[in-house]
Amino acid sequence: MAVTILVVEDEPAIQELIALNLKRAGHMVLCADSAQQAKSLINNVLPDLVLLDWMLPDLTGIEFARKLRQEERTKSIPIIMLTARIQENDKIAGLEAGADDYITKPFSPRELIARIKAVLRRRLPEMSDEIIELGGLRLDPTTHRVHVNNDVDPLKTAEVNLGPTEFRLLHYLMAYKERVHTRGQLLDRVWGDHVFIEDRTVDVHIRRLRKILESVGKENLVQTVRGTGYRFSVECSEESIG
Amino acid sequence: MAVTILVVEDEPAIQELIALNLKRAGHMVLCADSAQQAKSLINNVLPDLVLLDWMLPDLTGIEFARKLRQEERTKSIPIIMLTARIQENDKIAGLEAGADDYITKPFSPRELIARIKAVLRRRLPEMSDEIIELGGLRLDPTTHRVHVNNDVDPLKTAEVNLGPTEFRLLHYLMAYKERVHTRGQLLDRVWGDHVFIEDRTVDVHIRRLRKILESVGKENLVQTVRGTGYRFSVECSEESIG
DNA sequence: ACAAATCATTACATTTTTATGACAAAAGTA
DNA sequence: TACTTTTGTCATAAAAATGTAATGATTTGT
Repeated sequence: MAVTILVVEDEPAIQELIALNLKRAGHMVLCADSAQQAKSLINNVLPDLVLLDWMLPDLTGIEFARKLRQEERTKSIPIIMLTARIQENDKIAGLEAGADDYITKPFSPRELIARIKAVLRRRLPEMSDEIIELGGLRLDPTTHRVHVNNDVDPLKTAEVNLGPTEFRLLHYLMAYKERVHTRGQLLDRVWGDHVFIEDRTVDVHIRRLRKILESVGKENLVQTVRGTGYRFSVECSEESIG
Repeated sequence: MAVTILVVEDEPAIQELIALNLKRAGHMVLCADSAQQAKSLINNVLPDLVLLDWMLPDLTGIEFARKLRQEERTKSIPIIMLTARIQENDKIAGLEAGADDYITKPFSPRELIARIKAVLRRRLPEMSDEIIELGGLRLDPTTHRVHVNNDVDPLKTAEVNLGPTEFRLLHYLMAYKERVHTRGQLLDRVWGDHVFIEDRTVDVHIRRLRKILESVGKENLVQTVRGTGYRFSVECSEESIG
C-alpha cells in the first residue's frame, strides 16, 4: 500500500525536487514550509514517515521532532533529518529528539530513496490476524490465545498462557518461521524501534517463552543459532551428530 | 466495478492527498471544497460513498448530511465523517444525521482506505435484534433483558438487572464473543466513536458487569487479556498450563 | 586443555497494568 | 422538587510483567 511521506523543508526548490522524486518512487507526498505548517498538516493526516529539514527558519525543527515523539499517535513515525552539514550540536539534538536517520545535503535522490526504504523496512511488521498453526501450536491473534494440540486426543487442546511480550514474540517468530533473527531485529520488530533495551534481555524473554512451551511438551520449537540469534523451527536441529 | 467516492474537504492539501490515495486504491474520486459545491456535484453524479469533513467553512456539513439522508435518491449512500477529536456535539449531530462511520483526525491514509473498505462491504453487522444465548446467559435485545439459565432446573431462569451501559457492553461482548477488544475499541463500539472518556472507565464498567454476573454464578465469562483488553469467552482460560 | 566468547538461568527491583471502592456529577423518576 | 439510578473519574491496592545484573553452563578457537 502507498506510503505517505511528509516533507518539511523551507527551500522551495529543494522541496519540489524531493517531492518529485518521492512521487516518482511511488509515494504519497505532503509538503510543509515550516514546522508550523507541518504541525497543522499532521493534525489532519498521519504520515508514515517525516523528512525534516533541521535548519528551518524558525528553528523549531527540534521542537517539532520532539513533539512528534511525545504524542502517542505520532511517536512511532520515523523521522529522517536533512542537514546541511552535520554539526556536532545538531547531531546530539537530533538524537535526543529521536531522529531515525540523517541525510547530509547535498544528497542524491537515489540515496534519499534508499534511506527511506531502509527506515521503512524497520517498521513494526503489521502482523495479520490470521491464525497460525505450526508445530503443534495454534496461535489466534483475534482471540489472543495459544493452544497446544494434544497428540493423544486431537480434539482436546490445552491453552497456553503467555504474557503480552511472550505472545508478541511467539507471534513474530511463528509468522517468520525457520528464519534466524538477531536480538537487534527482534527488539526492533517485537518491542518497537525506538526502545533502548539491552540485547541480553531478549535472552530472558526467549527463556520465559521456552519455559512455558516446555511445560506443554513443546521443547525444540525455539532454537538458538549461536553467534546469530534465535529461530522458530519445526524441523529438529538436534541429533545431527555424525 | 469502480466505486465513486465524493470527498468534501476544504483543505486543499488534504483533499488532494485523500483523492490520490483513493484513486490509487482504484476508486473514482469527486472533490468538493464546500457543502455547496458538493450538493451541485451530487446533482449530476451519484457517488457510492461520501467522505465528509465535519468542519467545513460554511458549517453546513450537518445540514448536508441530513439532506442526503432525507432525499430518496441519496438516502442510502454511506457517509464517513472526518472529524477533529475535540467537538463533542458533533457526535450527536453526526449520529442524528446518520453518518456511518467516523474517522478522527489525524488519520493515516491506510486507515482511511481500510475504513472505506469496511463500510462498503457493510462489514459491521450492525448489532441485530437477535437473541444471543451464550455461556448460560440469554440476552434479548428487543425486550432489553438478560436471563440466566438455572443449571438445576432448566425451566427456571432468573433475570439479571443491568444498567443501560452494562447492557450494551454485555451485548457487544456477546455479539463478538471470544475476541479481544481493546478499551479504545469498546469505547468506540459501545459508547460511540470519539467520545471523550478515559480508557480506565471501561475497567470500572467491566467491574460492574462482572459483579452482577458473579452474583448469579457466572464468573469467568468476562476475561481480562493483559496488555490488550477484555474478552467474553465461554472457554475457560483458567486450567491452562503454563 | 585453556581462555574467550556466547548463551542459559535465576533472582530481584522497578515499572506497568488492572482491580476495586468511594464519590460527585448527571440523568432520570416520582 | 426530592429522590433514585446511573456514570465517569480518582485514589489506592493488588497483581503481573518487565528489564537488568549476577552467576553458571556451553561452545569455540587456538
